[in-house]
Amino acid sequence: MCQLDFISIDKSLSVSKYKQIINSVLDAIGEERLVLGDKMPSINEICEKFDLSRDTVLTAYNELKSKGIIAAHPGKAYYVCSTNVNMEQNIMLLYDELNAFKEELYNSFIRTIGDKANVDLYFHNFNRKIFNHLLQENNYKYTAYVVMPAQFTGISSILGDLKGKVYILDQLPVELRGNYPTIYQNFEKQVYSGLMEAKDRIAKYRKIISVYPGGKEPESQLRGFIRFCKEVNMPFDVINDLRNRSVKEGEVYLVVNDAHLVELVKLSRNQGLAIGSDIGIISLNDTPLKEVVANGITTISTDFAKMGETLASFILNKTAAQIENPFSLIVRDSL
Amino acid sequence: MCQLDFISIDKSLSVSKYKQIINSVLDAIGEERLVLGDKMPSINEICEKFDLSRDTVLTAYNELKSKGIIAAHPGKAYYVCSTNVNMEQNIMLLYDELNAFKEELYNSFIRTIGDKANVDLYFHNFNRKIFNHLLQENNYKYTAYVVMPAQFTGISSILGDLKGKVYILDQLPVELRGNYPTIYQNFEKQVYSGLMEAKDRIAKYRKIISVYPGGKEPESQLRGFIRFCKEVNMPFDVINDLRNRSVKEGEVYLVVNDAHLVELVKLSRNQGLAIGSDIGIISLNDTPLKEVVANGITTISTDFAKMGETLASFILNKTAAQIENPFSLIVRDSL
DNA sequence: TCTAATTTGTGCGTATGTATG
DNA sequence: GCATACATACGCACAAATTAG
Repeated sequence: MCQLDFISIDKSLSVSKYKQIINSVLDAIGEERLVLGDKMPSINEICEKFDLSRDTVLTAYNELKSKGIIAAHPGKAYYVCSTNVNMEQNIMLLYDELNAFKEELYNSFIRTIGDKANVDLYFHNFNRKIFNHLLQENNYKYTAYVVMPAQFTGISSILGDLKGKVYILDQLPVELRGNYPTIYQNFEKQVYSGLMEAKDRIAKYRKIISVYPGGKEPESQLRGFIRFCKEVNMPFDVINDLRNRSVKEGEVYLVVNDAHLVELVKLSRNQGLAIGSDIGIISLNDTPLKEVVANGITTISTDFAKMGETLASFILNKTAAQIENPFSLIVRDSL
Repeated sequence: MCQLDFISIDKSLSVSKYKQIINSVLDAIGEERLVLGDKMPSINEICEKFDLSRDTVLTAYNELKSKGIIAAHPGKAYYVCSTNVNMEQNIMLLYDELNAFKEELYNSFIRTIGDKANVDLYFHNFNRKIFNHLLQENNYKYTAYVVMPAQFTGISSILGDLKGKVYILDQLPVELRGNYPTIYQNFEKQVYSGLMEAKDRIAKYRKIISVYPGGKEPESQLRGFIRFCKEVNMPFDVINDLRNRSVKEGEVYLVVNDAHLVELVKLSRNQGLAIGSDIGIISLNDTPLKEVVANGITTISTDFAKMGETLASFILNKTAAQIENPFSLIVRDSL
């Protein structure tokens, strides 16, 4: 007699039964519930327990045998003879939207994971319906689900269906805290610490203004901003956009959105204000081009390349941690 | 055995039989009598019960498959894999790589096509194997296939399998000319005309240099560059990268790659050369940030937003034309 | 050595989707 | 719309190898 409980069969699924057996075995080996030399349950045991044909089980065992995972000892049993299961991964990346700094994140992830996985990219564009739809439709189709949950609430039930395969990226809603492997940005800390680190340079200016459109961007960025302003006792303002605005000497801006960055640089030039002395600019999310925008834009940014690498290593090594992605202040001439 | 009663066929009706099947299925999904993951009745069951040819049922199932509603599992059955019945189209976008100027192309496409289509995005990253694999694996699963063939050769046979559903984007290889609806860039003309239009400003400089890494970028860009140089009788050079290079006064650069653009601006600054007077820069492919890089980078660029819109209208209106996407020279202070 | 029970292994049949005249 | 050949999924019956008694 032998343990059977690592095998689960759902006949209503579209996945063929013999493949469900194979996957059960590979998963069990991956989780070390089956180890080298273990005796496998006999074909008869399995087909009786799960009401399957012997051939169905045999097909599964044959494929495992041809992969070198188990060896048959006719008249005795099958035994685990290799735990070298480099299961080919099939990964669903569900991003919020496509924008310039996703380039580095995506490409570093692909580079690190190499040919060890097939990766499909989807976007929910901050549309909750699309988010639900995509996850439901692709249930069971991937070995890992990497999700940017943005600021959605009430998604734990959907993600629960994919248990053990979900990775959270970028924003970490409170309700998901502690439940999934996560690589998140601590937006409040990032903005607060970044500004704090640049305190001396910011002190050149009279007033600090955050251009915060709201909606897509995490509110905690705003909290970090306001915490900084109050702590250093500096006059501040929060505005939604730059329409009809005239920038004034002595103002320093924190912009979260690249379209606003472009507008701001143009406004400053039109009004003959020198960036980095008359007015200051700090931009969130670094991209290569920002090093040479104007005379260089000071940025507070998470390390997107690192984030992609960590994500890949999480998936490859089945790491279950929740880690904060490193960020830094990159001082350039705009401040 | 499976429920068949959601299908109704009336041979006396003017509606074709296969469309009656499709409508029955769509209605059943709309009324939630069929839900995600449900097993569909087999082709044999339907054609026996309703005295139809296998082909009739197959035609219906194929159309449902291309709309992404059902998925085939050979040897088992068809299964409901999406309940999104309102989508007219189910589109596969196969891009070469993810980079900053794909943002505008993708987003303008999504914006124009609106909620009339489901759009899935894939990248082949200039890897021919992945390209083939993705197209073969998704054969018959979409109503339209939008492909960036880069510089691949010998792909007409693969695309032929998807006949009537293929759209070519960006680069148009010679072998595909005339066979598929296409929105392409005329790279040679673009570079040649763009430079020609900027002739007077370029004349300020002594020598023109193209930084052309090769591989990914279409060679016709280089042809356009050389044609211009010879026609205006200007000394020119083609280099692969900027490593160990010292830029000299009187040089004007044509850069196709944004990483090189960043390097070039930094090199110029390090050597104390004023961009736009001491040395000139022309960059291919405009992005919003380039308006404010240095004091504005002159670009020659196709209109990516327009390209996305045209693509959407091609698919929605089943246009079969081959059109050149408009491009323009945008003169800024770097020249 | 024989027998019964349990093991793995093989041949054949049926149903399903797929591809091609 | 019909006929045929083919790959996949699943099942039944029977043969061959091992073990316990």
